[in-house]
Amino acid sequence: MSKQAEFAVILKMNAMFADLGADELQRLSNLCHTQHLANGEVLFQKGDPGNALFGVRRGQVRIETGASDGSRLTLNFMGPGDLFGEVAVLDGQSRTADATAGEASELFVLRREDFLGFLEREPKVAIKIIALLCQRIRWQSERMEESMLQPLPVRLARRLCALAADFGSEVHISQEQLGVFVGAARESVNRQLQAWRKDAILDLQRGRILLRNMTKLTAIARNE
Amino acid sequence: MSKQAEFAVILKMNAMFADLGADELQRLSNLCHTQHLANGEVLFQKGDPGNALFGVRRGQVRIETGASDGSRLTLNFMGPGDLFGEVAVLDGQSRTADATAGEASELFVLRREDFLGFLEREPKVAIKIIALLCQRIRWQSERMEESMLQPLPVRLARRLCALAADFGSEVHISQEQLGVFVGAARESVNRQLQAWRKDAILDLQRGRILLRNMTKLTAIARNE
DNA sequence: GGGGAAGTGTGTCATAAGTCACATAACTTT
DNA sequence: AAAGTTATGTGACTTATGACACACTTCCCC
Repeated sequence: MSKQAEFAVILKMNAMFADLGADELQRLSNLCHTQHLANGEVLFQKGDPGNALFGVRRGQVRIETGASDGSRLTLNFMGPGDLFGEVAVLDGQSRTADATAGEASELFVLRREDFLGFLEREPKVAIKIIALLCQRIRWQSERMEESMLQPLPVRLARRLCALAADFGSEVHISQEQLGVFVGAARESVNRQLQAWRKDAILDLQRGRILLRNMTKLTAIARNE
Repeated sequence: MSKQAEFAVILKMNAMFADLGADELQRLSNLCHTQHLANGEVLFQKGDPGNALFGVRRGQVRIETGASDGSRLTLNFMGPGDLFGEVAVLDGQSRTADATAGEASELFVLRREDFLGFLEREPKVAIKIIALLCQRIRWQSERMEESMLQPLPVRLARRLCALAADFGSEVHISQEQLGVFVGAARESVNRQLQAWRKDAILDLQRGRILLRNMTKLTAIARNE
């Protein structure tokens, strides 16, 4: 499979491009480049202009943010098939977090200028993108309000389920980082996890959470 | 001033169209219609397809939602110069609330089909709209997270400031509705308002709040 | 003008979650 | 292996806010 075809598949899996026709997708994929990163190499930093969209071909990219106290918090891991920077490539605003290669990686790169040129040539695609952005706005305002009003166990269960979808039942994350994710104190996170351990929903190890009973966890995430 | 020119002014005041050039704005305004509503007439209801954007020329439109218990909660008042339905016109999704004329009104109407046809003919405008939607997405995710994590006084002060911007220092709203706005219990809202009354920041009447000291209120809204 | 209905003011109580403080336990570095 | 560092576990306390209960007022309608 050609590099372009491979990129098209990744785009198609992302909600933002899922609606595009095969022909549109192919013409868009033809604009892509690839870029190699050594382990630990910095892809972009907070504040850099958002001049491209990236897809992971192989390897791993960590999205992290440097807290004011100098410590680093990992916000996300992007693995093969994951796409990031969709919004940045559209509006060119500066990055809000850092991205570093967690291992030697190869990325697909779609540059902002190329993408905008494409949209200008294909206004029908631009309109589809507009519709998708609108959906995202609606979805965000519904979810956010709902989400933040939920009690901590629900928010925590949701986050764990999301992480499980990416990494399987062994989630590699510290309780401190988990706390940042769900907007809660580390101690509160710990207490809730302990309670779930007693209920055999999960097991805890240093820096690791082993999800034992996803059924119960998703039930909690749905708020009963 | 022609109807179209008047509509162009309203569009220009809205963030979503502020970036458009005078020529683009004029061509867009030429697509508008007008519609008259009698007092109490229903413009659209929750679930209707979002097939147009509206601007208030004169009169008043109430955006309200029927709660499950049958009571009606007013979410917003739109007065002359206000624009609503910007997102609906772009993605055609169904309305999430009802709109009713609070008095005899005249509205500018920009139909979805006309607007989409315009965007297709003018891809540069479509790209500007895309950038604006992206900004909105970023703004939303920043604000939402921040906002919900703020303590009630801050959320309340922010909402009051926003209402003041629309209606001046005499805000006509019940404490119950205010509670819905900021996601808090009526009693909590009342207690906070009482405290502010003691500090001479505002005065309370049945169904009314008189803002006496916007300086202090905005200071609270900024979270000191 | 009498009788609701809606809006408001307040007290009491329960609870979720943050904060602080410290004990352990597990990895790293030298 | 010793020492330091990071992650985790847990208790005590505080605080904000929701929930309930009820009194009081104002408005509206018959």
